Amino acid sequence: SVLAPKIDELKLHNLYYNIEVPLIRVLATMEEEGVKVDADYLGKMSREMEGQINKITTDIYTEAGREFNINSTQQLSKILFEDLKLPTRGKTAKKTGYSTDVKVLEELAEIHDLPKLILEYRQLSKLKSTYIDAIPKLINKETGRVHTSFNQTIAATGRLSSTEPNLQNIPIRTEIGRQIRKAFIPRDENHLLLVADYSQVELRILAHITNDKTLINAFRNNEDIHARTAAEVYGADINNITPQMRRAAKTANFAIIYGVSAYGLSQQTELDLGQSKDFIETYLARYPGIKEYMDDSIKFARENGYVKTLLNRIRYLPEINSKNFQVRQFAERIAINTPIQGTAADMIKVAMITIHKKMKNMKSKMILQVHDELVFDMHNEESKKLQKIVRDGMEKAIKLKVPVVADIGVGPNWLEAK
DNA sequence: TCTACAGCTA
DNA sequence: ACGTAGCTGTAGAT
Ligand SMILES: Nc1ccn([C@H]2C[C@H](O)[C@@H](COP(=O)(O)OP(=O)(O)OP(=O)(O)O)O2)c(=O)n1
Ligand SMILES: [Mg+2]
Ligand SMILES: [Mn+2]
Repeated sequence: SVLAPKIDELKLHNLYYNIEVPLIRVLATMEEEGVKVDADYLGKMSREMEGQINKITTDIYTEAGREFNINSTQQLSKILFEDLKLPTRGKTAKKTGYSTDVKVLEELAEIHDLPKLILEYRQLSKLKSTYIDAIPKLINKETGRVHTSFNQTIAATGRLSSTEPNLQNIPIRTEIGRQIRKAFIPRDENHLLLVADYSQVELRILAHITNDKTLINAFRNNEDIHARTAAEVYGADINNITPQMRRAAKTANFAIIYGVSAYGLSQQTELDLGQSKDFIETYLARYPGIKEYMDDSIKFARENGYVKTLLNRIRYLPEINSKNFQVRQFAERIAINTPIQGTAADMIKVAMITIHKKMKNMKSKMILQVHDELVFDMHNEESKKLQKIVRDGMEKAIKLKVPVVADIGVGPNWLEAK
């Protein structure tokens, strides 16, 4: 074929023929299988939220002094910054105007009642329009199930993506979000959902690739780095970390290892600029292998024009030598991130192929992938057997210098299984 | 139909 | 100038 010489030259044979090609059929099966969604439950939620949104809308008009399209950032900007003369914060990305995003509104909420109402409105309308109302429309008439597309050739790192609907960004963070997740359910009363999610996956891969001794030891001692960072940021005991704290710390951990600036960290945490600078410095000093890896990966990209994952997935980075500072720095962060995120993608793809093969004669079905998570429609009588297949498949997909761990849960819906 | 903004997820 | 990887809904311009 026309691909053969290239595959040969770039040593892509294993990745292509043993992973990407076999994965095609796994994904096709998952898409065809689909997932059951409780449309009646979402319909009820929709009607409740409609009422709440209408109520907030009235309050917003009162506070604003007039009616306007709340969904319009332009119109909202005029109300806030011209009519009410509230102080502006940042400009928007393409600097067409003043930002009205959640960070800005949260600050303004301290000096006026309107921003708080806008925030409530935004939360409800986002969840209603994107999930509660949109997903039931995509229930297939013949199967009664929702069939996403898993796209294999979109994400530059080797991750999958999911469209129509995107089932890789179903809410989980807020209470209403969690109620939405409950709408994803097993096929019938003989089934439950089984969810398996890699523990701290990209940090473990980072430990392997960087060879950082402190990080490797931490994982060999079964430590939770996300919880540790939470304890440090919040000055709390590591045994008293709430899910919200761990979630914020997770964001901070990945931000740091993927090259966040002190300014950036100060924007996304409670830390001020000085504290953020200290925190990053302390972090990289504790794990010296990480800083070395960052420099090495950038150097490799400069010299070779590409970076690669553990299974030799290649991403070209022509902009790594750009004379434009901003363009070059962006490429440098990609050089740091892609080998890690891409290796995690390699790992779960191997797991999916292995697991799918072993499930050939079972009633349970693999139905969703969410980057480092697999969801199964599990027949009740296969619980023990499936659990073993999934755990082994995920934890043994690629052997690392540190333990690879999958957290597994079972439940009557996606929320309670996770 | 396209871009900008905003916000959801890993 | 400012962690990376995605997708989608709405406004507003074309
Ligand atoms: N803000 C985020 C969240 C996640 N990820 C990447 C790195 C994670 O390792 C991976 C999987 O996301 P999870 O939410 O499953 O996070 P972890 O696997 O790291 O932690 P946990 O042990 O909670 O599953 O996605 C990221 O780059 N940035
Ligand atoms: Mg996950
Ligand atoms: Mn995980």
